[in-house]
Amino acid sequence: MKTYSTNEIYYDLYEQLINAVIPAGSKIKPVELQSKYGCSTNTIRDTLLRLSKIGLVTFQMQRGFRARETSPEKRADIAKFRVLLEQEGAALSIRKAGLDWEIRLNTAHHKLSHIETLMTKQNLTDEHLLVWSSAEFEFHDALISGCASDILIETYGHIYAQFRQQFVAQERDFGANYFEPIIHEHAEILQAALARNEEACKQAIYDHMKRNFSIQ
Amino acid sequence: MKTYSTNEIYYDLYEQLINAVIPAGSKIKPVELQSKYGCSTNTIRDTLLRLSKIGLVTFQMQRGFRARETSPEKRADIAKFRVLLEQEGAALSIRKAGLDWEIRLNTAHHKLSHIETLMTKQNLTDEHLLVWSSAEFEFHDALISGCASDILIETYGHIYAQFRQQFVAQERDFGANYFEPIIHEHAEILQAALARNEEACKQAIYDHMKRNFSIQ
DNA sequence: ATACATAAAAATGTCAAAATTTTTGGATGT
DNA sequence: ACATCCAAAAATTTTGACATTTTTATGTAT
Repeated sequence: MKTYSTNEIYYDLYEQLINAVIPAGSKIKPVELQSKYGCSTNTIRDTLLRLSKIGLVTFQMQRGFRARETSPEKRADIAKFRVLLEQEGAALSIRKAGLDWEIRLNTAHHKLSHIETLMTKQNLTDEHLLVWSSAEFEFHDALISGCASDILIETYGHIYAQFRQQFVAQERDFGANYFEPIIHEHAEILQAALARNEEACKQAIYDHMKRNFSIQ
Repeated sequence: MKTYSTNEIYYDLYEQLINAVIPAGSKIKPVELQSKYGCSTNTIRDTLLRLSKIGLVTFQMQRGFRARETSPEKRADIAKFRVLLEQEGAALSIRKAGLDWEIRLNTAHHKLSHIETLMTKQNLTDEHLLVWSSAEFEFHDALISGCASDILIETYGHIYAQFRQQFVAQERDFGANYFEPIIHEHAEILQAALARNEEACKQAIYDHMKRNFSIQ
């Protein structure tokens, strides 16, 4: 039987939350995870408190832990907030960042674009989605990485994780044609950023996210 | 000797961090707090993990806890980020919120304004500053409270706490004349908000915070 | 039937000790 | 003097037992 280090427990739970293996809103009981990870309940508790920092888990005194709730309103809320942060981060990067930023962004986009092209041609496994999800984050993270605001970057990371958690369960039907428009949107963002066109870039970010605003 | 409940430990540490009784950047060792609070190191650890959620405490595996670091750059960063969130929250409130929001905001301002007027006339104790600090938060929180974005409100709360933590040590010299301009700035924000003037309100928020942008 | 009280069960929180890891301070050699 | 290694001390993490609180199930009265 596999044994887990504390960090492995953290990232295993992280992935389960991001991918709705642990569904949004569901209760998380340390006792039930204890046997899987082969450690004491207290270590699980510790790990869950750390996950609550990034907002994937909510915690209430005497009431324990839950995967963060979701609802149409919450999804729209998190998507709009993500746009706010990403637009600001991108605009600052365009204004301030240097060549190294352009290279980082281009590299991240190249990687993402490669994966996305694959995904229009193949049947999708969970493995594919994990790789895509992480590449997508790296692209958006690279986009804002030149903003020179640690707190914005840190916060964006939390919000992106929550965004994935909230939406992944909704989007289980990734057809091959799901990625067609997204490939285009990412390219638009990249192009506007490299052209140092703030307004176009903000618009491209908005366009990329707007499908997630509607409450239904 | 006073005994502390876990929640009291949390809020006691919270206040100490906010008021730089525990200075920014300093190490926090559970063993040293144990005797003061009359509990096990584990309970302290638990509490510190909870405080790390709002960013007042940083945590590193095997390296324990620290009060979040400060530096001129970090202060400017947090101040600018606070402006971004508060401008957005205020603008959304102006656009969407109803009469109840106006009343909440007005009430909060009245309370704050009363305290601030007092503070121009009296010698300041730590007690005064605590009351003021909490009233100031309530005002800014009320300002964005109509924005209909839970995640923005939640994040703003964390950022406001970090802002206090970062700046309070810098501003130990509250002369009576320290509050004169601030009273005016708060009034400007209130007025623009109630007039439902988005641009004026954003400007007033910027003006209120701009003294904190310079790095020195 | 509904509401309320109560007891049993489950879940959560706290503790002190043991195990692990990091830090400190001194001895050694270059 | 400077760096490296080692052992002792200190700090952090994990554990399993115990205490407390919440939830669930059951019985009673209105």
